[in-house]
Amino acid sequence: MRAPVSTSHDPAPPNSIPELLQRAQALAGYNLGELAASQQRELPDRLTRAKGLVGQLVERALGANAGNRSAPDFEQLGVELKTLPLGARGRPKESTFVSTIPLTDVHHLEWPQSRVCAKLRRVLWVPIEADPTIPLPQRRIGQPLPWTPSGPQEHALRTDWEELMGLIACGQIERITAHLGQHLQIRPKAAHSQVRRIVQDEHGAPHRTLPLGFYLRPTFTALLLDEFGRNANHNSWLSA
DNA sequence: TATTGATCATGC
DNA sequence: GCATGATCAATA
Repeated sequence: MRAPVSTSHDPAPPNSIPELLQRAQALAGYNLGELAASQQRELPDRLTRAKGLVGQLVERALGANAGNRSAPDFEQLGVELKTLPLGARGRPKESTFVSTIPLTDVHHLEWPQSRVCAKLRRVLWVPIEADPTIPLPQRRIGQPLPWTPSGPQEHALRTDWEELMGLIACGQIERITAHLGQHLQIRPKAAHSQVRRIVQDEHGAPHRTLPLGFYLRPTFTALLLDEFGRNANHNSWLSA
């Protein structure tokens, strides 16, 4: 008989990065059935109508408290939590949502002040088995990956961001597709395709457009997994 | 079958 | 409606 995930249903936010890492590491090896049971939650048969459930279970288990406010999941620590679904071959199965596209002040907005840069400054990736042949309750949680972009990684992300934001600043938002961007891409982020938001076009005139968001391609997060696997100390936040 | 475009739940 | 959390599913 295995020990339960935790008897603390709603832990307070961690007070330090080591404490957050310790909690996340303690979760590794448990499956989603055990995680849900520790929070008195039922798992649905599939995620079709509960797409964010896994992320929310992990948030709650670790003491994330940002809710749906526009703040890092662990506000005091400046850490963003992201679950990373892994397919049968252990590679990321889906892209990762990063942020919405800013609607105002698109001109003279620079990378260091951007939402994407802020969100990705410190990320705790929590891999989760997502092979569809594994029943949801049996899918296991993996070892967490604390990540901060390396110099080359940040440069590559910045290049994509500048290209994409350049198009938006020039009023080309309707021409953007998910094909653009090597690592960062822009895709719809809305309840449905009929949603429209008012934005300012390049002349400052109001314009209705489908809400879009920045996403990291699975090929990018796969590189993070590779790099982490090669890194002996396994901690990009605490290493000197 | 990988990828893009569309969609689903929840809270305020 | 808009922010959070993401995965679904049609199509290239």
